[in-house]
Amino acid sequence: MTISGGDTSRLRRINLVTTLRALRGQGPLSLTEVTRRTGLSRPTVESLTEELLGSGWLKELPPQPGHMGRPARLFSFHATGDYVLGVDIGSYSIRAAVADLDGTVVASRTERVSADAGRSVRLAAVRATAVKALASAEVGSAQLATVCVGTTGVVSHDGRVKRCVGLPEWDGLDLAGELGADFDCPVLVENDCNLAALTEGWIGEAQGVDDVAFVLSGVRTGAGLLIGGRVHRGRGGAAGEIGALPLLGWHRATSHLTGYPKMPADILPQEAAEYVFAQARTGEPAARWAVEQYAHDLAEGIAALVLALDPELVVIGGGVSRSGDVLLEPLRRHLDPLCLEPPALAVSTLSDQAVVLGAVRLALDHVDARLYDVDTMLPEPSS
Amino acid sequence: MTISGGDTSRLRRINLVTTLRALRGQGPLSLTEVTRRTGLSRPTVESLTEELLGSGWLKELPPQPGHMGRPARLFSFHATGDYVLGVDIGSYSIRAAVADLDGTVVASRTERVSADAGRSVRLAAVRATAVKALASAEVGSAQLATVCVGTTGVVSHDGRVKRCVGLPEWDGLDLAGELGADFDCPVLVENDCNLAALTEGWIGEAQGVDDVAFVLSGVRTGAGLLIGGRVHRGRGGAAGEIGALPLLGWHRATSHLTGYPKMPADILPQEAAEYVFAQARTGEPAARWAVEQYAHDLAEGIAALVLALDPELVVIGGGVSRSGDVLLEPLRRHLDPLCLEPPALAVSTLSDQAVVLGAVRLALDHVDARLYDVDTMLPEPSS
DNA sequence: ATGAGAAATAAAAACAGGTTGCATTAGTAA
DNA sequence: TTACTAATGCAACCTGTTTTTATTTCTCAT
Repeated sequence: MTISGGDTSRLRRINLVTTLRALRGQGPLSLTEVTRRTGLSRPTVESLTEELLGSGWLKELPPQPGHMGRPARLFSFHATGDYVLGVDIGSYSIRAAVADLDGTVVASRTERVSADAGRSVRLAAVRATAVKALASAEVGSAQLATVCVGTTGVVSHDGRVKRCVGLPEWDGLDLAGELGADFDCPVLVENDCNLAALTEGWIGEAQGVDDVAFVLSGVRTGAGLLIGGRVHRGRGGAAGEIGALPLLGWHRATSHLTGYPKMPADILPQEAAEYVFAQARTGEPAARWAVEQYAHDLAEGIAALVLALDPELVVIGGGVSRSGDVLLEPLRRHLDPLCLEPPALAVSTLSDQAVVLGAVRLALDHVDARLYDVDTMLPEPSS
Repeated sequence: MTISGGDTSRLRRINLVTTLRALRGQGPLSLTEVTRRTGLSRPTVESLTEELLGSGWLKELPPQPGHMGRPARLFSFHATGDYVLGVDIGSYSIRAAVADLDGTVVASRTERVSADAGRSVRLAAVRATAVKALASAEVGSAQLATVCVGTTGVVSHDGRVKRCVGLPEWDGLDLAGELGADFDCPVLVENDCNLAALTEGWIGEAQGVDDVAFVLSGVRTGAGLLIGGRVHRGRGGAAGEIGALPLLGWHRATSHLTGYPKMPADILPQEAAEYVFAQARTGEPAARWAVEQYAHDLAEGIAALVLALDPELVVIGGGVSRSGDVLLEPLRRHLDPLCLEPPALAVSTLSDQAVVLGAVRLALDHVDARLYDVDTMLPEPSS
């Protein structure tokens, strides 16, 4: 915590931020309620609210009668002014979601894309999906506060994709630079696993948990880490890339599923894993064996993460999370003997929305950092 | 950063902390200098200093003539009032160091202990070493602000040793409870690798680096992690215990050195590694081969840590750090191919003081947290 | 020695922001 | 209509910081 001294105007800014924070993400609050939550006196809160109202950070709602006594004025965070855009660039689809500053998703859009699509085709699809989502939300580009894009691969600090095997022609792409020209606001780029981990901490299985390892297993296997409730990126954004160690089994894990000997010819590649789990659920021996092998390989990498970090919780997400009932038992059985003290294990319930919601969350965090920083908070919002 | 609103008294406390922090760890400063560093006005700094002086947080030094103009009053942090004690419980020795709140070590003591010593013998040695160090520093137990003890093994949050193979009868010991009765102040217990990592970040190779993996290799091989400049303990204090994964080579790493076929009979176990490195330095083939094998096994575990966390820097410490000239090249050669992007690699120069100094640092951090917390800082020091 | 200049100290007045306390207002319930 | 409840608005007061001005104490040059 950086503390720098200051005069009473600094105190005023602290109290402005305190008030704004009390009203953030909550329903409408009366002055009395804000007084109670902030610990400030009533005249002060009144004055602060007046200022925030005048500068557009708050809006006033009509008083609600029905209670005893004089009806209270109601205030709420002015969430309609600014929006964020989150994008998930996947192998088979592009997802985009527009959310207001309260974190409420006001529009989302998913467009299919070929797994073979090259750089320019995929980038065009990203732009098209974003445009459609923004149009659907009736949000103009001037209203966008921040954009965050999630992609497979190692993402460097400056928004370049440094190492990506999943998407064709994607390696080395300056994604922040490519998309930065399309928007008048900051464009963040982040690894998809990290974003999914962030979502789990926000609205998923890892709420309130400090240290979390999120394992995304689907088309490829990867991991994202939450340390102290925040995404841990590492020096070059490569944290969680434990799959790159050939001694452990992540590089071959999915091949046990895709190589299932009795796979029907009409099963699409992205549906292969789910098919094998479905077969295993019926008790089919070869499928059960495939799941067993898969769990074994997955467990090795997870164990390495658990021993390195000792997280409170491991969350399994991605495509396989729909088959948690079949996967969890063998995974637990293979994982526990490798750990000193087995961590809690959970399966994500966010299905395929985890990454795009994480992008929204990271964009919101970026806005919040500006909003809640006592020293940089502007007297007026960007409008 | 938790922000809660407040009145002008809160502002006062913020400025008190700001002033104290400006004087902390620095040489004596004049009021004008403090004014410059804090951004506060002179009368304010004067008033704050007066209060801190009266409550014992600061002391005034005689003015230094020789400069133009009226000599300035000089103030410095009052480091003589409170002290911390750091202890390192090793296999062959117990180290204790007494430091003032500036972090200056005023006395230290090392006592030998048998590697076979059981629980009660070792605990008695710990107590005796601490008493001697305190006596040598002429510090009474009432002057101790915090004690921190470092030990091998997994240390739980409440100061119990949960998993320890290095020290006899040590597993399951409630170390915080045992030693808590001997002191009138908080007694912290921490894993030795974590403490050594902390020291590297403080005064060693990792100064100013956010994310560091510290690998301690000596009698046993272990790791401590610094994330965001702070020790990462994990849920149960087991972070960094990557050696527990049998797939990686840490469990057998040192055996390549201790099992050196040409080992003379008169070499003590704790000197075996150094002897092999010395032989390798002369070019003796069997020793070079042993070092090669050792580097190979060490690299596997380091690679797992690097891939999991992507640290900026890996520091090698413990007994082998004295032989960095021989170890570094083969280690680099085995490690680099396993990493996506090889991290910086450094050898500790702190020799056998790393753990005890880390204990001092953690104790100081514990004091600082209390000292610098605007909301809990007392008007008077503990005296 | 002695005066000029430099730099720190000291005291007073002005300003900003928050709190307490009291009167006022707008509803609900009998 | 009256009593009660709870929010509102205003004024006096308190705390803390800054600005301004005067004073002290030292060094350097004459």
